[in-house]
Amino acid sequence: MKSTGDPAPKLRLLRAAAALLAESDGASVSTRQITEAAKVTAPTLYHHFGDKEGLFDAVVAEGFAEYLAAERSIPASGQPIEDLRRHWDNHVQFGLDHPQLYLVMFGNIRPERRPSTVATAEAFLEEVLRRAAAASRLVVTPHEAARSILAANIGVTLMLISETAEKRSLELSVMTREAVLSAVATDSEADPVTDTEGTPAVVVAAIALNAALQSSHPDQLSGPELKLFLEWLHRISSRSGS
Amino acid sequence: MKSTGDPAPKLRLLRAAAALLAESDGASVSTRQITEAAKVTAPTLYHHFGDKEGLFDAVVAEGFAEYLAAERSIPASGQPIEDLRRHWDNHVQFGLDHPQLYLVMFGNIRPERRPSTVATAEAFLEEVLRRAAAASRLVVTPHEAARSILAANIGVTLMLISETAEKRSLELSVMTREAVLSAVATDSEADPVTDTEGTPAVVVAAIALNAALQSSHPDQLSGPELKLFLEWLHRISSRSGS
DNA sequence: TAGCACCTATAACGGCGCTATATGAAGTGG
DNA sequence: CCACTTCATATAGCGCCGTTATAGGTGCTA
Repeated sequence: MKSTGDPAPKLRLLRAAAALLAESDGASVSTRQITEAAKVTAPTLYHHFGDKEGLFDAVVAEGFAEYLAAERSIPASGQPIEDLRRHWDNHVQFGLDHPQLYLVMFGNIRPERRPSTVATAEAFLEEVLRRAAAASRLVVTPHEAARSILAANIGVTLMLISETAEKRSLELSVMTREAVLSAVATDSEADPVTDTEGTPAVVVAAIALNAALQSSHPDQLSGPELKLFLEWLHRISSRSGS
Repeated sequence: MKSTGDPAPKLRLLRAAAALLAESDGASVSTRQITEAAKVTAPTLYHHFGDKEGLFDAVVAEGFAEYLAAERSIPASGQPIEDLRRHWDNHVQFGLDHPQLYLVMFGNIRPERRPSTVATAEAFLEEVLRRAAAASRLVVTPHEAARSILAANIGVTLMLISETAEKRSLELSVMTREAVLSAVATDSEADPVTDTEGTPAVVVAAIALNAALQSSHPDQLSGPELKLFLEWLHRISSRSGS
């Protein structure tokens, strides 16, 4: 066996491909760029990966492993719905951290290349949802819930990726997340305010109020008052500190 | 002027490109295939479209025009929410009818190529939502609602496209549609809090935020700030009856 | 008829994914 | 120490791709 671990060129190819993919803003990366960056000649690439697609499959597999590791690192707190929120946010964050990789993983979807990524993510999410179902929090089957949540999660992430970093606002994510979750599960008991430090209910309410104020300006507040009020509202809704 | 309408080669190129794109299951289409199918030589393509990308842009523009025409053909019934459902379903249907075109239009998203498609679709949807807002059915701004709905709509459509036709089930679409819609709008007048005139959404949101703030104080606002904020919040929610 | 846009074709360039073939390095049995 | 096998890397090149410099044809205007 090859117990003497020194697969330098293969690893260099993987790293080079991943780096070039991450840098190239959507443009395609050529095998010549990759082999040159890895200081290797063409046949080496094909010896190890068979194909350009094989190489990128390996890159995607690595990224997907990282994604799954992050997902698995989210512990099962006692509150399944809160767990779902964290998984959603983690998904979005991964997409924003590795946009190019994410596009290959979730945006490119060719009919049957899919299983390795979307299907696995779906299965994992379904597992989390089974815990929610066990806590009698689900209104639909875990399978259906997983598909709906994942679809919306991907849609939101793709939209956020396609926006420039400055215009990007996570309100879209929070809002859509709560929409899908509340349709799929009953959120805890009647008391909407959470007991954890995350306090998403406050954020959601603030966002809703802010949105409502956009379309109808109340006459109870003067102009300057309203301006300051909106600023504070935005401060509240833009992510609770630590 | 070119009043003698006979732009045969340009049209043939467009048609050939569209046909080949629709047939090719995700695989890339070469200019040589296209020019051969259009019975034209290479320079003709570049004379008319400048670029391979320019040609596909034209194809996408045609498909997008068809999409928008279908969207516009949906009349404004008296019920804005029902209209939104129809627009959602039309979006999904277009994606399933022209999967390859749809992937280019909504799945490929390179940072700045986007405007011509997603942004326009978003603007159109926002317009429909403005009608809902005028009927006091919206809980958030039309802009935010449009983004959320469109993101979920795209996510669902991409997921459906990536599935084989037999496993495909529209339950996913209906379920997610209702989830997003019910989070963004109040369906009909079932909600007793909403009276059709005035600005109830603001009041409702203000009350909700106030309730949430009672149990968890955010650290983004200082003590005095929070005090004033709450006072204003109270002023907004206690608006005297019309 | 000459000139002038416009449109199309011939032929080729450089870059791409990929590979037939050869060379080196490392371990094994005689 | 030497064949011999096995794996890993390199040389050189094939055919396809997107693209273009150049030239030829076509029909209108003067």
